[in-house]
Amino acid sequence: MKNPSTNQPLYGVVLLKAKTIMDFISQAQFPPTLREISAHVSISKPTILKILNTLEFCGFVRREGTEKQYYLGTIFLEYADKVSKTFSIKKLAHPYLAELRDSTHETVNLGVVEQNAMTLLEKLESPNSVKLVSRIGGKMHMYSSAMGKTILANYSEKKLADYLDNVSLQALTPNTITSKQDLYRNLEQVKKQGYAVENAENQLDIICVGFPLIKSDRVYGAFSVSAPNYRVDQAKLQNFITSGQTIQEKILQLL
Amino acid sequence: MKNPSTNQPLYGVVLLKAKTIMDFISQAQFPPTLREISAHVSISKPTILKILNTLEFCGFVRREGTEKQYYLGTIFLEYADKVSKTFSIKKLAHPYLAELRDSTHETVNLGVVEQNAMTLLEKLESPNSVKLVSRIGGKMHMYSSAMGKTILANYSEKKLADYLDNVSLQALTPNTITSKQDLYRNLEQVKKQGYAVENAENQLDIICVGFPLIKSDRVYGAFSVSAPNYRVDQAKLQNFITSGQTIQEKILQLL
DNA sequence: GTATGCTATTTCTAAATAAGAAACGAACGG
DNA sequence: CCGTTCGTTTCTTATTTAGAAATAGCATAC
Repeated sequence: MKNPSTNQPLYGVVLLKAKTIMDFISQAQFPPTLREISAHVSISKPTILKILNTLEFCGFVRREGTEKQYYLGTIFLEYADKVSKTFSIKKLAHPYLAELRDSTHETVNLGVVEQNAMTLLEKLESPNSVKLVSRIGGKMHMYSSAMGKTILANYSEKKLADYLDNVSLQALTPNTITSKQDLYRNLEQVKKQGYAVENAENQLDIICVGFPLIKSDRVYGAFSVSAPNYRVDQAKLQNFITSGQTIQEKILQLL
Repeated sequence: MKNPSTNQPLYGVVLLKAKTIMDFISQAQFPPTLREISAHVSISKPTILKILNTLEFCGFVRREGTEKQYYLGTIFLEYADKVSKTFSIKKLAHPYLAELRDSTHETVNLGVVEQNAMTLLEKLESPNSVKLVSRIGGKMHMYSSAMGKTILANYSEKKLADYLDNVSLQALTPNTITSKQDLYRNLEQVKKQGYAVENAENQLDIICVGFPLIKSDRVYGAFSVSAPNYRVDQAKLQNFITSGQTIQEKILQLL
């Protein structure tokens, strides 16, 4: 088997198969049986079974009851807890982000940069806010998200050029910025303002205001307030901005 | 390689090695390098490297910067999010548990039963509470934890006997109940009261009051309030009980 | 009670993969 | 410029895996 990106032989074929199986389990509507897994991934049933046995032994999956359905194991909660803790910004910023959620009554997000993508570390939903589709651990493009743009705006010229060389500006919505020139211009404004407004560039009908968490050139991440754009008027947007800036200052003081 | 419990051949040797490596990364004080991993797990360096490459390709680990340190990947956040969602009780109970944390000013826990163990799904810490050592995803014995005992107390006679046949009542603290007879007697009281008081039976100096979340014979899990016992007097304990019962009723109504 | 159909599990052997010693390379420091 | 320290690659043997086919387990129907 080959690694598609390096085209070198890739060791650990069983690992790749195990991941395929776990991914299937994780995105299945209902906990699948061996038969169902076998019907959807192109690996033979005996092999799947043997891998599942080992995964169960490791705690990565569990099988429930007489129907032999497979679930992802709670060991992932442990690992995730550890991962979260490697991003100290999460714990530190949490009370302030909760404050921001309460004052705006909208969803507040915290993200970190990983492999040129914004990864959602935490999402604080306001009780009365419509649920957004974003998921913890989910990834967003830097160029299309408010959080990402605040980071890009603070990149050095060289780093930004590097980023742009390795990404293609795909349109996710009609509003996505897809030209480098437009993006450059937008980022300049973001840098000047200190925050980024993203008007349904990443997800239809969702407006988002992002603030960078950067101090002494160290990039800790970014946070944002997001809401369905039909209920965000100019006054509300201004409220997001000023509330966000206040919170940003408080967090930066602690870094 | 053999499965120690069934003594049958175990397929997926690479998986086991991968887990060993990830476990090492997850519990290391600082993100380890290849050399450090190699020094602590008994697998040769080239093999570890090859497994790490594949793990990185899968997103299970990431390597940072020039120092080539390994971290667990954010993919675990995604998996954990999925795992959490399979336990609908978490989302549903959350606001009430937060209320309980705020009214008691102590740590509130939510657990589910998995493989005859209580698994900690969520922990809501009060700002001023001493940090307890429990971790999300961590497992506790049913017989020694307040949450576990509320579940056991509601098991059928046969199911309880089954459980007791497969567990050995190891002492975790001087207070752990280690005799079946004492446990039976204690569970009877728990059943009568509707809640379980656990006085440092699971962890030294920590007192805990647990409440079952069971409706129409379906076991959803349990929650508890826990605190260092030096600051829990009779009045405070009574407060835990009455506050907990109120919250329990509210949650049960929604199930 | 026993056929019937379905799914999980075991067996078995050619074919693919993994393991680790050794060699190599890159980065650093004196 | 040499020595040291890691990370990486190479290479060959020994081990592991894949999946077809057989089997077992377990319902439900006849």
